[in-house]
Amino acid sequence: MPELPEVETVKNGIIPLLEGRRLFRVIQRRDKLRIPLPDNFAERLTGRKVERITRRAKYLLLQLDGAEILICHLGMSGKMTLVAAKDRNKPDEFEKHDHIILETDAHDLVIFNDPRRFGLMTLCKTEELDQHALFHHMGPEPLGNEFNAEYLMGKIEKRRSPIKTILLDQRVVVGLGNIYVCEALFLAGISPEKKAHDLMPDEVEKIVPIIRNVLQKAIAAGGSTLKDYAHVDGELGYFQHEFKVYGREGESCENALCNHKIVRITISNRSTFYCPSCQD
DNA sequence: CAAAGCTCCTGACCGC
DNA sequence: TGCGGTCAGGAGCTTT
Repeated sequence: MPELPEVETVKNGIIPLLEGRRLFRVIQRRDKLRIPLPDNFAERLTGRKVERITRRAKYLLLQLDGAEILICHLGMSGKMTLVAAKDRNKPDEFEKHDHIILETDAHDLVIFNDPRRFGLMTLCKTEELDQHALFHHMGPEPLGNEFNAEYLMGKIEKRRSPIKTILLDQRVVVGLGNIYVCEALFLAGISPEKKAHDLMPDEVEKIVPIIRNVLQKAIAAGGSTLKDYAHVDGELGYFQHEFKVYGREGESCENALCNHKIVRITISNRSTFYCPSCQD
């Protein structure tokens, strides 16, 4: 999916349509996604006001009136499609994997589509969010102050797993997925296979701002793709972006003076791309 | 054959 | 040696 920057972009894309609006109609076309949808899900959402939309980790949080939160996760293949009221077909036509459709009181549509159904939607009382099973063991946000070199050192100094695996662990830090971990490790010159406890203090110091930077640049890139939806009509989800190593197996390393090729290996069952010369 | 995420299971290991 | 807790690695969910 959608890692943190993509979720942030989806958030920014749906805010203009949803924030401050009431849900006029909700269509639920399946019983369950990754987990079962709540009982009477559509009925419970209908008529509710969406007060504010935020993001925590890779989750979208729609604060509803009545002190309840609609939790959304896009999984690996989830996306949101926006259809402006004026662009709707006479009878609405939905795609095979359009699972949940939100229609606002302005009659715009936000369609949640997810072929693999690794995504989810559920409801939670606002005050119970932090204790919710999906949230209670989450680590800090990578863009917040709590995520710093001292914190990260404490998390990795006793871990024998590859640093890549540790950075993918949402208990250590949230929001990073396979792509941005590969990118950050390349930019830091650290091999994804390096054991976490073998990182030097200067490497830990270095990778924190690199992680922040790679995410912030991707968020900015997502923001510019949003301009394509100025007329409120389009798909929000994974967006293609310039990657230095991800998906570039066999291509030349981007670093000047390096004439090596990007290699693909598998770490914890996930494809991992890196430059064997620049990262060690 | 691979895929952007996440959870669950098993077996190994650790300290008391 | 036994016990509970933590850690590491792998399978699996599902569709295109």
